[in-house]
Amino acid sequence: MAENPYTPQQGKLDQPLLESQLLERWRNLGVFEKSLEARAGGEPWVFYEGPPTANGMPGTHHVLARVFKDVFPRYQTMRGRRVERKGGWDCHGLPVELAVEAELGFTSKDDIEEFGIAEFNARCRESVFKHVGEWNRLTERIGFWIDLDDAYRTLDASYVESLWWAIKTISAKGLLYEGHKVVPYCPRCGTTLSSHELGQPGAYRDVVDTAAFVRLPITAAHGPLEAGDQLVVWTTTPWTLVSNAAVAVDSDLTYVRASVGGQIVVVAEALVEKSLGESAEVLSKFAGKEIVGAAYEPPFNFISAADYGPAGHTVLAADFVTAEEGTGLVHTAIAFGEDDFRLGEQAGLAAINPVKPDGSYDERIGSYAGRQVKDCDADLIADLESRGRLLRAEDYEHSYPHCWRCSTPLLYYAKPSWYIATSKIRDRMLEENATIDWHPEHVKDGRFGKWLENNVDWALSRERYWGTPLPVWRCGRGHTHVIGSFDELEELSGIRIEDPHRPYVDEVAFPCPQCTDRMVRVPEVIDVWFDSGAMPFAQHHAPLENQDRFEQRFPADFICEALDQTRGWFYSLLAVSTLLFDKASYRSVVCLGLILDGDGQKMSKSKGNVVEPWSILDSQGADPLRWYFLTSKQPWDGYRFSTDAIDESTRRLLLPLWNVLGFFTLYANASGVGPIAGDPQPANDLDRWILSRLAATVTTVSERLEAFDATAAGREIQELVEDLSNWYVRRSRRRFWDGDEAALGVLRHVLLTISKLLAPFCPFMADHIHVTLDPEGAESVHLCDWPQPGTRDESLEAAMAAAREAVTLGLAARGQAKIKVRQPLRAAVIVATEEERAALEGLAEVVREELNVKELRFADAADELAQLEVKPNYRTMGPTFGKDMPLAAKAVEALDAVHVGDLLKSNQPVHINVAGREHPLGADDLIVSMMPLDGYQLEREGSHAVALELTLDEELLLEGLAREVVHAVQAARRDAGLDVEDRISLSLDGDQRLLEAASLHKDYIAAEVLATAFEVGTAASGEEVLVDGRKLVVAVERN
RNA sequence: GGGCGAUUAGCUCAGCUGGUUAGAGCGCAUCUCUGAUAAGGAUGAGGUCCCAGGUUCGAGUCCUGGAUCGCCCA
Repeated sequence: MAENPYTPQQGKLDQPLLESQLLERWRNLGVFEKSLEARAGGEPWVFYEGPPTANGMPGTHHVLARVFKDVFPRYQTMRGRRVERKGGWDCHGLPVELAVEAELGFTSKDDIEEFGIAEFNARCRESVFKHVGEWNRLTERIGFWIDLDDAYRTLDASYVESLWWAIKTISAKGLLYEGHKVVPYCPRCGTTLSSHELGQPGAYRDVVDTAAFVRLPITAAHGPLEAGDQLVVWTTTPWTLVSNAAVAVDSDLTYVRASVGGQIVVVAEALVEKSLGESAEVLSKFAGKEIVGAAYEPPFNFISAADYGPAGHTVLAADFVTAEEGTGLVHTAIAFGEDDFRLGEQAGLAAINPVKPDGSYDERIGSYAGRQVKDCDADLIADLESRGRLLRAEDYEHSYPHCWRCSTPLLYYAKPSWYIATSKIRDRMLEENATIDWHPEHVKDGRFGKWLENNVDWALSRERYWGTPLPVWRCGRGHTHVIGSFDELEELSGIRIEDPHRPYVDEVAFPCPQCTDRMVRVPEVIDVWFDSGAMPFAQHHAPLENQDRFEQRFPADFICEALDQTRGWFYSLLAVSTLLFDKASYRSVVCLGLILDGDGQKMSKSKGNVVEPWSILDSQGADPLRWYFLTSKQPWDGYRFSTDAIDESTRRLLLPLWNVLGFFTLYANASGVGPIAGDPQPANDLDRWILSRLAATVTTVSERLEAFDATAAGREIQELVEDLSNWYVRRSRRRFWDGDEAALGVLRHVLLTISKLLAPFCPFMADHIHVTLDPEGAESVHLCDWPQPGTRDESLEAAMAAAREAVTLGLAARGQAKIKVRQPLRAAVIVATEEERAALEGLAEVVREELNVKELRFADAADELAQLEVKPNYRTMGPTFGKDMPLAAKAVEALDAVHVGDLLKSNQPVHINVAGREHPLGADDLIVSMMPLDGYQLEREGSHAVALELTLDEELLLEGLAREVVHAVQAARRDAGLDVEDRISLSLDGDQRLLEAASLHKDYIAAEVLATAFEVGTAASGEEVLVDGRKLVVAVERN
């Protein structure tokens, strides 16, 4: 007998401790590296890491993303694929600048310029990796296997050079241009605000502005309009009226000419009362499209119609006009609104902006020149009124964006900016999107698809400091040259650039290739989303080097990020690769939802409900957290996060596994049965059943993981563990006590296979099981191959399901009768059809033992316990009978069940008459079942029932008492601190009836409690206990 | 204002292409087993499947409208 073939399980499960031991083991053995080396020759399966910014602390939502980024690569690795996992860091951008500004107490760009760009950017460079140590520590702790030593960094010169190549390539395709864009702008700080900054708390505030209804007389009859009719427009920003360029209407909306106070005005029909009051008299109605093209007099004459172009001061059709507010006619000032600007571009209107960067009017606005625009609202309105051009002015409360730093109301303002003409590749992006496998599916055509359909050109440039410099040089005559590499820059300038960031790159100048004027770089940096979108090639410094390495790893098989990346990384990846390679850069994407607290509230620092990952990892462990994220729900639906929910991972999955493993090692060691080579050798139906369940689970888990469905895959594993723990082990205990090699072999095989299935989900527990059970095998479960499904026996699975249901019903019946399971009963009577009966008979032993009955009997049609019943199968009969289905159902129920049973048994069709026609029905169309008769004490569920024979005779009673004695002796053994395999000498004394039972079942008791010597009626000393109300003295002595 | 999603037991979630007694876990109550023992098991209570229409022989499931919540956009 070998001494402890397996390391004994130690006490209670301490998940964090277990994990720390395995982390050390993986580190020492280099398991991650080995898992990659072992697949070096495998077919690549490509994962792209969406780079996080390491200038903030990692939170629970980062753990979520990293868990999902881990599970599928681990699975594919076990499938034999080569899954490299290169880490990455997003280093540039406004969040980094803002953090540094806050640190330095800066409030504007002037502060930065004064401080010096070189020093400022040096601070940014430091700041961006402020918490990288923390990120690395957390990443390792949660078991996310990724190569952080060789991570790409978007600030590296090589990375930036690849970006320059990309921009030059895009430019060469004619897709890079300089244009105008309307942006929220703070006139005090002289700075454009990003959408990120508009999202800052306090940015939107409720303010009261003046809303003006302005009259714009038509200059010449047009369609239903006559000269002198007045268009009425409505605006909450009177200061923009000076640059009114056009009036927008909705083509299909109904407008009216209405008479008010003797004048004829035009508004949308739906808004007549709201804008004109009840006295207005409608003269005629027409669609918006009928007045498109009509010319009108502008509210002010500072800028002429001709300056705007042919469509200046005319009515235009637009898609953004609504009949919710105002008049349904929208004042359009090209430079001061997103919609306005887009309309201007479509209609070919010049983007005239008479407002200077400091927020004052320029010289074109006559007497108002030099004044802050917002301050002119009242005067402008008075001016309109004096000329009879104001219909009405009123206070209007709305939320309006302000600068989050200085509280100045922002202006929407057209500024020059560099663009990529993504709208020209919109259709290609849509086509490529169609090839992407989205999880969840609805994002493809929903959020993401809609976003693509409404694609506008990518505003690439930022007037900032810490970012990839836009590689555009320009000379005094306006020629531009895009630089695509450091070599090219050196060739032209003679300077080899070391750090391509500002301000150094700004100092590099060269003669214009066209006119020899001095060329200097434009001041802008590029949007950080372009940085990360270019990671497929830039991470390898392709194509400037490693082009083959890039090509072998493009596109990605899998990416995964939170849903807020739809317009972020998911888009920039697709846009960049479509621009450059005319191809999507990822095949599958898994989206993750938001993490809310247990009450469904968003986690925020101010609410104090943020759950910090370390507290969970330290107290509960990484596996429970991973399992919670992976299996509790579909990840994109978001989480209601609570520590209780994580405990459930432990209670339902990890603890049962730990217990079963402990159970196995205990008895395998006790009997000295070590690992047995080869396939498991099932010795009975329970063995065959659990192996069949295992096979089914392997198949399903593989399928679901292939489909990126960790949730369903995990739940499948969960069910198998429950079956194993609550049924297989429970029903096989005696064999383990006896050291049954077949049982030990099967259990070991099942546990080892589960450890492989579980490895991608809970890498710690999985490896613990593996290392414990296969000490001579692979160093880690993570170096193992994914299991192949064994053969299934579905009829056995069905039979076992029936047996378990019979047990459930039998136990319920015992509960009703209030008779303990320890008390044997004569018989259980099971109501079942012939088929079920055949299945159950093979498993009678299992059911008998579990119910503790001497005999299993079956009721059949002849039995008084039940009768046959025949019901229609709606699923098969429904399509055939359609409307007549209720009649058909009645006809079926009227059939004689016994007769139907006989016919079907001999494969003959059953006929029913419906609506005067005969219809043959086959076995599939009819459900024949046993229905228990009323009036019996039994438990039933659906068509199944189990009745217990409750009469207790002397024999049964004594046997019951014998089992009580066993129970008492076992308790005494435990109290004496004996090991499970210790042999004892046992003496009993006390109540005569108990002793009678003990004597009668002496051999049984001795075997149960491992007594080698057993005396009845002679216990001198010993523990006195009460058994079933009777006194028993138990003396136990270890041999 | 627009788009997308969600709404099933007290809580967290399943429910496949429509098929006739809607499931699981937790919690609660009652009971129970024990050679996995600070674990395990059973039973029970608990549901107008958000509401209203519609399609259908039949709707938690499909369609329309509405409500509430969330995310994104304006």
